[in-house]
Amino acid sequence: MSKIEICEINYFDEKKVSSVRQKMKSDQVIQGLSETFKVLGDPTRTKIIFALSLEELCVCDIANLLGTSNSAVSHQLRILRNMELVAYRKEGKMAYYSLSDNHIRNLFDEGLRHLEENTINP
Amino acid sequence: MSKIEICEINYFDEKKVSSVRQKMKSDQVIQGLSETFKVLGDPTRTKIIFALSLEELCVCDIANLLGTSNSAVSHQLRILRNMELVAYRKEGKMAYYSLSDNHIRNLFDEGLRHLEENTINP
DNA sequence: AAAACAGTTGAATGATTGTTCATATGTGTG
DNA sequence: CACACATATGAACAATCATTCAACTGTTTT
Repeated sequence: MSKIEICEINYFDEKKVSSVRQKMKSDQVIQGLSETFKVLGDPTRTKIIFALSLEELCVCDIANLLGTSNSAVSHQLRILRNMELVAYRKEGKMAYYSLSDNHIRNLFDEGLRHLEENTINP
Repeated sequence: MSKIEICEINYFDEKKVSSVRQKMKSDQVIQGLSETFKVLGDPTRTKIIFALSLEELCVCDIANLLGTSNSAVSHQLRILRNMELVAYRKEGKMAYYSLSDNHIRNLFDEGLRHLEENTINP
């Protein structure tokens, strides 16, 4: 009963854990997935994405819609652009933004459905 | 041509903007949605959610799986619990965690599909 | 009762992040 | 060309956040 021989790591269900470990996504995938969610996880960007899911809009439109500065919107759009969640086309001075694909729309709708089902009643 | 009379706000497409504004979700919904995404937008929590989508696991299992401390996992689980993304049952000393509903699984799968389609090739 | 253990939690710390301000780029207009 | 304008961007600041460490439950075992 010497203390030294007691296993120093905590016990755990080796079978279950190794089963999950086998199926675990690669760090690269996990990273990409969490970054995508993170980008959607800011109210300003959430609003931008929702707005762009309805209409193609320029920076100015979005800023007016959200009641924030052009600069703030532009910064957020850059983040969305970098993640390839939005696309844009330039027309003279203006830059018109839209969703880059429909996956985002689906992701968004699924999120809304989750929310609606869990937020029952006032 | 007096400068004073120039409109001080930037021009924008009033028709498009007001159309979107009408359809815009309430701040409450936007907030809930972005919080849900934010919670999923951390690699540790992303891994936890993915693991729990496969198996019911205790804190210890998850910590071993992720190679992090019990404390870190417990902190993250509290956040997930508060957002009602995970449920748990106590059995003696152990706390077994699982996903609280299938929406999260769907959301997650949709995110994976988005990622897989956009990450073509090395 | 005491020791071992799974889990939780509060405080502290280092890192990340969203906005603002100032400035820069590029386009159209007089 | 010079000016107004739409957008982009770098630096800075406050706020938020994930992890660590230490202390604390509550449970099981001896």
